[in-house]
Amino acid sequence: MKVSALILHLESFIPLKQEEKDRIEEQFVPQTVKRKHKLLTAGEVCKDYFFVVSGCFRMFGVDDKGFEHNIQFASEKDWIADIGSFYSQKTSQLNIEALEPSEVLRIPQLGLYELFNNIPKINRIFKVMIEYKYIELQNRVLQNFSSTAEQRYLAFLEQYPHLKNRLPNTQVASYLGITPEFLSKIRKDLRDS
Amino acid sequence: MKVSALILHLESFIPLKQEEKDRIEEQFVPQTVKRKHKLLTAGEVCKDYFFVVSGCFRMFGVDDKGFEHNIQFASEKDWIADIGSFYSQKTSQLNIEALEPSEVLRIPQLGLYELFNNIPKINRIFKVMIEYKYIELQNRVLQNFSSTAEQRYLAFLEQYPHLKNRLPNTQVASYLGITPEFLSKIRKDLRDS
DNA sequence: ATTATTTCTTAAGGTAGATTAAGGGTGTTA
DNA sequence: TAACACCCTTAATCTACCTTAAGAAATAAT
Repeated sequence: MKVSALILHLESFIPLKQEEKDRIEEQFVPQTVKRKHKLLTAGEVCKDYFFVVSGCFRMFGVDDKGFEHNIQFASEKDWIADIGSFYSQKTSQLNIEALEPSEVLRIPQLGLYELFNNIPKINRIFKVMIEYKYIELQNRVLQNFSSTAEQRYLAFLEQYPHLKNRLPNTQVASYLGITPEFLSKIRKDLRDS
Repeated sequence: MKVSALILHLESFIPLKQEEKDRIEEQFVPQTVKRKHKLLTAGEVCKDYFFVVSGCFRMFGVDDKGFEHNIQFASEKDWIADIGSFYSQKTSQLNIEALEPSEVLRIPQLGLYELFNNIPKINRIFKVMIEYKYIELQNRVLQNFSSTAEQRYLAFLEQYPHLKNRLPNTQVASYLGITPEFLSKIRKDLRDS
């Protein structure tokens, strides 16, 4: 059952009472998505928060020249949404797209507020979750400033071993902020040395 | 009184009872800091979370060549800490330094946990606060990928009007991820055009 | 199985931004 | 009033990474 992965994940932060678990389960809707399907398209409002049960997603923006820039990946046991758009209900500039056939649990804004209002623990769990994500992002900013593309590539391989064999290099290049051609050169240089 | 700025800030998220306010006030310690004084030095553990009452701080890392990279500024009504180090109590790689004579309210780890455990609302307030910071950081990552240094400089001036006349350009350059010399060229080009 | 689509690679030429070096401005402390 | 520390600017040279192009390899769709 898909929902059990979610409950397990939440209880890794704080244990929950059966009554709370039931209440949480009620708010989530399981959904199967095909490769390349978008959970969010730029220009729309992000109406749902997603928990990834299986598969893999990327979140990306498109610049004025039409180039795509990956700002994060999300796979098993991770959460994904444009939280800026989700909480403000303003249109999003971002896209969320499946890189593999995937399964998610979706919770709409009202459902999540229901939980925030009625299960105080949920606020704390989400606080801690977003803190982790904030730290991850902060490390990324620092790394982008203080290392070369090659160093960042090596760091990516170390930090996301569960992704390195699942993603095409073109997606990795976009995440690193370089072109696929330059990533190809980096890989060649690493092979040669 | 310094603490009133904090209470006002917290109540902009959720109203608090007098009893809760008293309990919060108890945990914070006011502190005056001189220009260039460090609230956190790389290699130490981040033992406190800081609310900035007045003045201005920068948080920065130092790379292997000795160059400093600003990852955020914090001024009035903002919070600052290396939250990774603060929550894990592991040594920090970051520094927090006053750019002006400043006043802060400091809360130690145990004091903050006291509040998280006894005032459920505080979890929600901190959740929302960090969500805002996450969105800001995410926008920064996207912007760094999809625009030139000149565009980023213009965006910085727009986004942080309260900082642009308070910071030396050398600090702004470090935040933008460029050298002071190149920022100088950008400013000249903008002047000429 | 075959085609269609996406992905990977190599290489030549180009550009944003770094580096180095040097001179001038401004404010702070003695 | 000097001396010091810090900051800003200009300009020449250099480099990490981009652009364009084009063929080969791998994957997905029919």
